[in-house]
Amino acid sequence: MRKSRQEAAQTRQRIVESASVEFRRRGIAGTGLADLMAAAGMTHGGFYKHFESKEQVVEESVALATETMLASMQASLSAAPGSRGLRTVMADYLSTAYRDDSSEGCPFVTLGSEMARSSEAVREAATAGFLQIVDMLAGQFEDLSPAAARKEAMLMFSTMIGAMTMARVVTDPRLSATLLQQARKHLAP
Amino acid sequence: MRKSRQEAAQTRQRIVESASVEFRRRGIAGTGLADLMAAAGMTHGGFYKHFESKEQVVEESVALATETMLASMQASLSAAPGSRGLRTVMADYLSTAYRDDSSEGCPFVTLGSEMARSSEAVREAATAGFLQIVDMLAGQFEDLSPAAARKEAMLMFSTMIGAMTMARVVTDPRLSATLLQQARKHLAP
DNA sequence: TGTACATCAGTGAACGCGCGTTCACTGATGTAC
DNA sequence: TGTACATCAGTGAACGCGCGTTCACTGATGTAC
Repeated sequence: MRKSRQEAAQTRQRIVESASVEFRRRGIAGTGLADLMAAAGMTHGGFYKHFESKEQVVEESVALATETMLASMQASLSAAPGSRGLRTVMADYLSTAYRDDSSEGCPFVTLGSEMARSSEAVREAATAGFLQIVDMLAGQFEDLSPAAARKEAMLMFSTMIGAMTMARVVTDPRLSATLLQQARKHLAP
Repeated sequence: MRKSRQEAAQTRQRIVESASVEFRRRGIAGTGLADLMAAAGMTHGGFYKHFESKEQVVEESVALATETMLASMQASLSAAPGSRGLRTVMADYLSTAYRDDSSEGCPFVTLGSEMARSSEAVREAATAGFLQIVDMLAGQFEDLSPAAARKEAMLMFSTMIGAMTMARVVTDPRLSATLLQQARKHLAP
């Protein structure tokens, strides 16, 4: 039974949204198209009415995940710009709550090692998202030149990603909390 | 045709060694037991004469990978201890050569997001390896208390892992090099 | 505006394939006497 | 030390299963007149 164009566009959007969550939860290789479509409330046969391949939905899911993270950080920063806003962003990102959030985690943490082995298109989506976030963070370093601020922001975000990655790998809860705390102390003193 | 105990032990060791390389190259989910055994020069049927499951060889491969990295860093540090040794470690780790080394890469970078979703046993092997490296790095901060040195080393290693993860994801070679360079400048000035 | 036909979103079954795991078999190694 | 037998490392085929992808089909939507 054919759906209207508007309904079809909404369906497509819904697939990307739930794919973005599922991939971050179970990994790219760990999420099948049937899982994906079931999460969007459909059977898997219709997938190819919206996408050319699994790789294409991965690409769009990564783009959506970075946009979501950008928007959330943006919200914190516009509520309190400059170093106060940065402290809020650090406190939110480098928290045990964010570490344990299985649906909205940072895609560079949840998919980092898989993305490094992914197609050029996926890696380009990740690169674009990374740069948008870096530039937004860089905008908060008011007393640095744009170039220096960008480099500082890259270093900051790298540290956040590394600390969160290890906080999720490590089995000892105290060690995990210490990893986050150390990064937070260092980046938002 | 049965092999001697010594030969069998060597075979087992060889499987773990090549598994440790293959998992880091293609990911855990991306490496099949047949690939693994072929890389060790055997057919896949014999796998279960040495291991109970794929998970077990993953666990031992992760342990071996962290031991290899530990030994390599140890070598740099005993050649020139203290801050000079640390600078060598940083220069080696945060280099484009290490980024592009497909066989001996840092397991926290190549498998980070997959390990976060792995079994307790795999995560425990990773945790033990992480702590060994952290403690070794901490030993070079001669003017800090042991507790402070350990926290400093955790932060340092987190930054290394995050910078290398993003250096491998990003498609722009200049951006990738800048990520490594920034971390290196910050950690080994 | 109404009618006839073409389009196509979504279903559900099927495709070939590679996965992790199991198994019968082989023949050299290890053990018991 | 020599002999007879048990063990078991490694081979190669097979198992059921889930994967990404394809396809015939349905019937509501979209289009042409």
